[in-house]
Amino acid sequence: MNMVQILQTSPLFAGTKEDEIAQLLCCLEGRTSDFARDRAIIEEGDHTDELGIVLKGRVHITRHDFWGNRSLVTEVAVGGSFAEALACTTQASEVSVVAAEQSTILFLNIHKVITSCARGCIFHHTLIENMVRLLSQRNLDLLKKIDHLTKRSTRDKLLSYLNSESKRQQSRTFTIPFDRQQLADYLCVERSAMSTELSRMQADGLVEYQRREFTLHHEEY
Amino acid sequence: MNMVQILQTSPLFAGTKEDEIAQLLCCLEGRTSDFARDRAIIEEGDHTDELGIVLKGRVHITRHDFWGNRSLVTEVAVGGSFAEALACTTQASEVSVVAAEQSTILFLNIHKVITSCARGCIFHHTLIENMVRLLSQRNLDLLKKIDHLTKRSTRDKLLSYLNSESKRQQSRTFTIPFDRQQLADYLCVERSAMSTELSRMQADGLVEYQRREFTLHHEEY
DNA sequence: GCATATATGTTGTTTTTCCAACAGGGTACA
DNA sequence: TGTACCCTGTTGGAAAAACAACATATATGC
Repeated sequence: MNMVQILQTSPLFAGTKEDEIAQLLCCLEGRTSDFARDRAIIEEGDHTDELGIVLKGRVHITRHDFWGNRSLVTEVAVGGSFAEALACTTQASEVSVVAAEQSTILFLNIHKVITSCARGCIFHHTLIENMVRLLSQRNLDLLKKIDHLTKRSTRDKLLSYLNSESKRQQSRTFTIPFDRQQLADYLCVERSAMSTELSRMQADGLVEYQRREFTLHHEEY
Repeated sequence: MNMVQILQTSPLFAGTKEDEIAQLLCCLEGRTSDFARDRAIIEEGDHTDELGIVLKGRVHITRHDFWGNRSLVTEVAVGGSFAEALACTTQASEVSVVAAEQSTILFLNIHKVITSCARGCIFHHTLIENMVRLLSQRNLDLLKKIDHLTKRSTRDKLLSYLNSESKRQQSRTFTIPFDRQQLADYLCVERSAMSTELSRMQADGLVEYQRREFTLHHEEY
């Protein structure tokens, strides 16, 4: 897939045709950059006025506390974007963005995105509307994550996450994008305790799994 | 304070003058409505295309799980808004909005907010930009909340919350908007365990408190 | 003031999670 | 093929949180 095709799948450019995207990209003056696995794209404390769109690979939004505990806020796959909210404010970032694998990122200046360009490019209005929709969606996603974290027990956190993942992939059998440590970081629990709980859940017939492949057996909730 | 003055303090109308707001309100065709304490403004499963702005009182964004466990996502005070993200999508709400006390709410149709009006009202563009900023800020707020929930122990959750509240009110001594049960619901911990931990923290000299009044003694982090 | 209701704090017990250490399986690569 | 490394699962003991029950304090209404 070339850049324009990827961008067509991106929420920010939803509803724009190929040639319109090309035209827009001129106005937006984006830049692309490659990152090796584990390389930081944005570090905690940084500020930026660019949002990023993943053209290749995938990135993790992470935090580290004083004691080095890592927490994985979310993963962004190809076509997804990050730092939109950060770029809209003047604050320093409280999270870092790390390439989870070899990745290519397109950076767009936020002001160019949300301000109509001098040339009066007619697709710009769509872009702003998409921006509102994108932020709204990100908002609901974060609410979803809060929903998982709200659960008091490791089992309920796992069920909450696995259910949402099952729903997202529209199948009872699905593959998660995290290894065990990352999943634990995402759900903010301890890895080995989580493994133990997964075993118990499998013994209870709630779920079957093998590495990253899961099948949910219980009713939705 | 009259409505226009309150709206001037609202992020959505930031940077617009009194007479401009009056003009905008005509275009937006808002409606106001009163809610008694504990009355639901939006219920889980509802959809709406209106965002709400609190003119009087305050509202709580809450969730209930299967077993009736309540969790308090966030509080919105006078001038604050809610349901912006919900109104921008077609999804059903996963949270409910409840009046924490006798409240007056101004409802605005989201489409009228983010679509330029027929009359070509020049302040409309500011409104859209404010909408982007508002969503971004809400985004960062949710990230902040995730930050609290990420902490593994009750003590760390409390410190994380109290620090952010102290910072927000720009003073080591401050009043929190929650009673103990609400605070526990907000931090997703058990009330009595939280009380016990607060006592320990006071004994350790980290914090002094009496009901809703807190004074932090330790260094920031 | 008194009775009642509500909010907060305390204590002891049970359950869950955390932690550390290790074991087994898979994979990469010399 | 064998070795080293990483990922996953397991175990037992330590720590923390949840829970239940009660004690104390504060607020509310009569």
